[in-house]
Amino acid sequence: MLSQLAEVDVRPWSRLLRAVADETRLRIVALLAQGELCVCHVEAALRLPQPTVSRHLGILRAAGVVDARRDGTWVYYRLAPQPQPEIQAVLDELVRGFVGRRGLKSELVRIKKRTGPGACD
Amino acid sequence: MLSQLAEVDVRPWSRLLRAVADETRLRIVALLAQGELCVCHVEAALRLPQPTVSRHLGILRAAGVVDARRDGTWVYYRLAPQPQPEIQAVLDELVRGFVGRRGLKSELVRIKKRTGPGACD
DNA sequence: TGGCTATATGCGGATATCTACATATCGTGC
DNA sequence: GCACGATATGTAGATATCCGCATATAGCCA
Repeated sequence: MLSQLAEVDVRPWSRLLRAVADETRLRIVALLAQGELCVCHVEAALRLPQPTVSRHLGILRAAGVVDARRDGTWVYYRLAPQPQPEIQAVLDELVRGFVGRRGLKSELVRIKKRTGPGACD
Repeated sequence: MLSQLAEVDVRPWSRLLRAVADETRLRIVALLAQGELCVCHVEAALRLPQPTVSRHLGILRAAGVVDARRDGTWVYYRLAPQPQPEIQAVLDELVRGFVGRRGLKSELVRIKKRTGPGACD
């Protein structure tokens, strides 16, 4: 009989962790932990070229870490609820380390006033 | 003034996450979540060649995920306490999803009886 | 329809990662 | 010191990942 250990299915965890292991994507998660954002906001916040941001968001979405919602020309991304509670818990703890960071939220408010939908309201 | 968002230091998280994002290393973490093990036990549990196991353990150690303790010719590995509480919390949640798995602990007991130090006691 | 903005994708090169094999190191006991 | 078992490391090939640039798609508005 083969070891049951070899059968432990770590793939759902691996899928999440590989997605968020990248520094850029971690910063994106930190941003989305503050709330929903559209691509241009992430772009402005991280000061990265648009295709780079779009690609990282695509990777996060493919891994089920974020959901996307289109509103006109803009696409809003947000952290996605995880189907497995144990994985949700990992993501929650990760996010908990990011939210409440000094300046993060206020900086986002500034960016939203300057860039993308809702700017110049 | 540059965005503070670009300054958020995600590297400690990235260090942990890159280390555990690999499936083999996740299985190792799942094993060590049950308690301290020596290399040969991990090797037997995962049915992987010794250099492969050693290398993955080395990566986990370099990332600070595990600690090593030598006892004669054997080297015991265990999950390492994390200096940053937020990171410890992430690791804790990850481990919580692994411990208590049916068959995991009993399988390890069997392996320990068969292989490595303490075998044939 | 045509032009404009926001977003996504194709593609190339550079870099990192994983694995397997061989070999080196370390510790023990004779 | 020598042999042996346990563990670590050097190396090379295959594969995956990341980035920048160019370009394609999608939706809005005139």
